[in-house]
Amino acid sequence: MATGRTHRPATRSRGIPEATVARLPLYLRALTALSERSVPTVSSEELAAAAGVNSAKLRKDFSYLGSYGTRGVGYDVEYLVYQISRELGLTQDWPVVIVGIGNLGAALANYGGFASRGFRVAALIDADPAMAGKPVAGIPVQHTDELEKIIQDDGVSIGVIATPAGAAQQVCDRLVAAGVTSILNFAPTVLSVPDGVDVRKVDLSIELQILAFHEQRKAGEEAAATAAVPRTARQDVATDQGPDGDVPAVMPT
Amino acid sequence: MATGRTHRPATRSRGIPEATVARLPLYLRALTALSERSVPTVSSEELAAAAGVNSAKLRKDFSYLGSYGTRGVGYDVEYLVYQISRELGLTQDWPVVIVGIGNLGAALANYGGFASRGFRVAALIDADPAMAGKPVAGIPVQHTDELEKIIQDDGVSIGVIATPAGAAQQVCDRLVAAGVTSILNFAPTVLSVPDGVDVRKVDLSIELQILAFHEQRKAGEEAAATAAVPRTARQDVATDQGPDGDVPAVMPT
DNA sequence: TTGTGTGAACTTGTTCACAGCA
DNA sequence: TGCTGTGAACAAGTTCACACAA
Repeated sequence: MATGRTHRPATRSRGIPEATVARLPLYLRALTALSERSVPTVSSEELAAAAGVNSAKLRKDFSYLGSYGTRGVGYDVEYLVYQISRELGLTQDWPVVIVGIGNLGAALANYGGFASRGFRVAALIDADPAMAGKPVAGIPVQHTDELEKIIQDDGVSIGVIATPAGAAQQVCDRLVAAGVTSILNFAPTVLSVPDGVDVRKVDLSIELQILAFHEQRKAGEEAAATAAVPRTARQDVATDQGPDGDVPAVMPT
Repeated sequence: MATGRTHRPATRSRGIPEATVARLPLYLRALTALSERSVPTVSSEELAAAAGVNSAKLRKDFSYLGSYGTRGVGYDVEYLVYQISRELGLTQDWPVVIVGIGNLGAALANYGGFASRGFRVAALIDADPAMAGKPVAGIPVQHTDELEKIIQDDGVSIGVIATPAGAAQQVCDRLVAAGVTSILNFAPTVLSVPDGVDVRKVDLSIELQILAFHEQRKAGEEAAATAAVPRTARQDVATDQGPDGDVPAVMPT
């Protein structure tokens, strides 16, 4: 991995495990739902159930953030929402650009979970001149020519690539050159980026292939021992992504 | 985890690690590209670079499948493609239904990476009667009422949920009741399923939040030690998903 | 008494480094 | 000689189980 390992000023211990970071958004979602129902307090058991993890893991995760619970009682919902949001950096505004406004890009632009979590779609960018000016999700699409200007003017540091695979690396290079340092890649390619730039990839086809693997195994087991004992349900979140060089991408066309 | 741990008849040792399974699709993609360029052989080093992992990991991964390489030479591309495909269960045909044909569902339906990897979109299903009959990606959308019939007639075992969060659990229940045993969930909800059913989740908002976390840290580091050494690039694939109960979902509406 | 917080045991995954085959 | 295959060391992540605070 190799991380700059510089100490941070006013924050917690340091070094929240990646696996924990990947689960914080889960907890946050569950907590937000509780908050909307005006539930004041949750136990690790309840929250874990709502988030789909087991309670020991959840408590361990929270212990990395600090001691935000009350023994014998549980966690204060509002307080936890705030602490997790802060830890994830969601108390600030993150302008995001989406490049490639096909079906997927449009789906992303329409996704409601953004605004509520500190993300703001600063611009939609597409290479097709015919798209320029057309509003998607209420935001006019801009042409790729404007990319650099948009990034710089809005101080965008997070870019989403939803272009076809062939265009992804080029778009990536331009985003990075313009100042973007975090990229969420939906194109089925391995992007190469300079040091200091984070890339996360979402790949539909990979997820399906993993399902197929397990599905196949189920069939095999059934054949071997008819009417076998079904294993416990596994519900996985596509979310780890080891912090070294992984790769492939996802989905659209 | 708790897995049925039944021995399989004609296959390899058993127990390919989950982490390895999650990477096989990566290797497969890289190999397919090489195959298309008629490259006969690759070394672990080259293939690893193309897949975005390091070569030791790749060799270890392959060692779980068997000894498919030749010392001093490398791996036969075609042969490996076949072995991995077989291991992932992609040598058979997997009919898939997509439920919820909004922007995201349409994006999925249009995704080209399916057919080439053993997946076949057997049906598109939407609750909106106005959608019924409308072709998306050349496939006519069918109404939710047909769901059970479609699953049974086509022997569908994999379902993709791309509905709004509110409808996801209900759709999930119907899919499972009709015989689906693997679900790819794009809705931002924790699905509960009976034992024996696999759920994988893709959640855009989670990925963005993870990026925001690292982005925030970068900013902090810069502040602490101006012009600090940039850490090595990290490129992560959203793909692990621990096999116990994880949760949240992704994207549309 | 209840439920958090956490050391310690354990499991899974990654990296090293090198023996051994082509 | 070159590159695979893999045991052994290491690191990360998970679960256990219980002390202790409210």
